[in-house]
Amino acid sequence: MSGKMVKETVTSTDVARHAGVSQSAVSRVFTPGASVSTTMRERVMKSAEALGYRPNALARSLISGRSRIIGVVVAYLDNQFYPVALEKLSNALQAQGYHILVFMASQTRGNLDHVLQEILDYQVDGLVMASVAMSSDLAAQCDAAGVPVVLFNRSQDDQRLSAVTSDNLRGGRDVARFLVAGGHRRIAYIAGWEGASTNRDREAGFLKGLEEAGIPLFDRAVGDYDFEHAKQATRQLFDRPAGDRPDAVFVANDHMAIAVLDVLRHVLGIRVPEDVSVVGYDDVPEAAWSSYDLTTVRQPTNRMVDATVRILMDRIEEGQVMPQRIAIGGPLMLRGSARRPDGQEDAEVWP
Amino acid sequence: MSGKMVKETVTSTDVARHAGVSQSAVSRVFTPGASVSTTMRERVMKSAEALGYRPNALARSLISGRSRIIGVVVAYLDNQFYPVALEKLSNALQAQGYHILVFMASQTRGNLDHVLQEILDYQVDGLVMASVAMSSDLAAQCDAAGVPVVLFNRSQDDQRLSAVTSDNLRGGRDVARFLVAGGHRRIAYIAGWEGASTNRDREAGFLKGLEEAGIPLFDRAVGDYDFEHAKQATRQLFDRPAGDRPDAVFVANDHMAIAVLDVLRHVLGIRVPEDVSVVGYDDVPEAAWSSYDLTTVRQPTNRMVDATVRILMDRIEEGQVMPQRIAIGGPLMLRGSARRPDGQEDAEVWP
DNA sequence: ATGAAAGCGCTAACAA
DNA sequence: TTGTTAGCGCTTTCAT
Repeated sequence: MSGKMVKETVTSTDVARHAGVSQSAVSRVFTPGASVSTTMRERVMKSAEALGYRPNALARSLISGRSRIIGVVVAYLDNQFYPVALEKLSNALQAQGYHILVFMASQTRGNLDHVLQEILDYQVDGLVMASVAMSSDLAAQCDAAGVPVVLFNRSQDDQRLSAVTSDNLRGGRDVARFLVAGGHRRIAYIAGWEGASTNRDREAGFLKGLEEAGIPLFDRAVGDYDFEHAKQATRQLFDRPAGDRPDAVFVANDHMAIAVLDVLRHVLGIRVPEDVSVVGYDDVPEAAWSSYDLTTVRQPTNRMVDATVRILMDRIEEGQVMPQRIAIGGPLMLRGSARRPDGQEDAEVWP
Repeated sequence: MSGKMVKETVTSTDVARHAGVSQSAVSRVFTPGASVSTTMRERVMKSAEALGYRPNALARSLISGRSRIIGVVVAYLDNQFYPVALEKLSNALQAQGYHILVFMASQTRGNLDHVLQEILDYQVDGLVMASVAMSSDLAAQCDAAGVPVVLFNRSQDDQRLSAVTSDNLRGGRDVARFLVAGGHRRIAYIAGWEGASTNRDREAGFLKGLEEAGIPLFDRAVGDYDFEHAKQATRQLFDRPAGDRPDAVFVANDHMAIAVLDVLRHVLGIRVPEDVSVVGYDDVPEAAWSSYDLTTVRQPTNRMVDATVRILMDRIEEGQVMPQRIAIGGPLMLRGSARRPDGQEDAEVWP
């Protein structure tokens, strides 16, 4: 055993010969919605099973022009938001008969376009960019090739691209109102990567909320959506005399907020929420772990995934071509990392 | 704009016409290692760029019989070990010019075989099963089709399948020796899913280590590699008078160990490591977070990924057909969740 | 080194 | 309903 091995490939022609019918008859039996008699179907299926035949998806795609493959580009798998979203996306797409070809953009900083091209070479029927920007060149190329693109949890000005996000503006504003209502007056912000639309919108909404309340931003640092950078940012804001410290901080995502909590409690010895309230964004699974118990804005991942799949399917199967921009609101989940406004002691969400 | 859309597909024939050469010449220019003159290459490339031509990977695969796609089946993306491994695997495979077609097995309990078939229909050049078992039927089928299969972080008796794991037996034994050396005598185990080879081996090694030290297993519960089940298992072992509780517990993976730590500290009010030592397995990123600071056996993910890719490439590109079983040892990372043996106060790893 | 011609395995008109 | 006939876009002999 384990010696030389012959790659036995059973084709529709083999099945046809075995069953004594034409090759196209075999094809029809395996094509949903084609017209075949019950007799023919049974006869062909019997031979197919006997020979262990399965249609070659590549050959099928070559002629039909549809691969039933969706390319997915994803960047930060260390932020749990993405694995969770990826899992849901994959399941939703599988339910529609599609599979996903994944490309990790994490390592490959420069030549993202280069490898994205490779994905397009596989004639993907659609493309989901999770938190990754796309060059105008490539967007144009996808558009020309008729490949719909959906930006997931990221938006971009390019008119050709659809985008699905949570309502970052509203989320940021909700956090501001919540903190103000909780009596905080020295409120700081730890930004994510400043090139990201998510950061821009969360910050804009947050500042707007503060402004409406007549409270200035107390301080600000940048964490770049990175765990280590977030730790540094925390030191920058809190490693000073108690009187000079913020009494609340909004962190642009949970991944960073967890780093913030760890530094506050275990490095600087600052109590949360007694000395400072911390609020995050995403509601990743870890946010609910009792060691963190993080108050955070929930991203409506299921609905975001549903919207993404719908846009893709509308475009692929219905020919709908208008790019769409969808922002779905999510609740602020009240947990133990932030002091609450009076009367909200037992509430689960805000407002 | 955004009106009717024509899918413009530029073929090698178009390029050939534009450049005034034969279609096969174009093909050669895009085939690494084919013999083409510099003149021809430049001429063709110029036309190709002018028309925006890219070879159709599907057509190429159809004739060459090689898709440069590796199918990956993965189950539990909520256990951070898998996203991290997936990211590394994807990067390593990309470096070899391969892409990954992902299938999530999480939701789909029953019909895994069914959808795995669909992946095979895409003529994948190889298959990686991350912590997922494979039916003998399917294994035989992959073998017949010449598709190499590598089980990642899971092993199975089937002789046709290669498997890459950490050295679970040794890891379990190391934990036992470490806990015994630390002076613990009432040592418990929280099992993962009992059908998993990882659990079987970790437990076997652990029991062997205890036996060698002449110490019986104090108690045992099952957590099924699941967060909520692990919480229940913790209550089962610890929700009793202090004198009846274990003084140490080995948890079959970090994902569960984190749940264990949360319940011990925040629900039952038991101190770690003063009242009980906790040791996990995997060394996921969260294990190093200061709120957990979990002592755990590190899975040598990089080396496991490298081995996986090497097995695949040997088989695909070199025709090597012997299935391989590889178990790579990893160190026990000493952190704050377990009391240490005397003299090991500052050690980073055990022994 | 280049071109002509023959398919890879399949779907999709078109007849019958 | 079924069989016949063209290709899908490409690689790969085989001549030249």
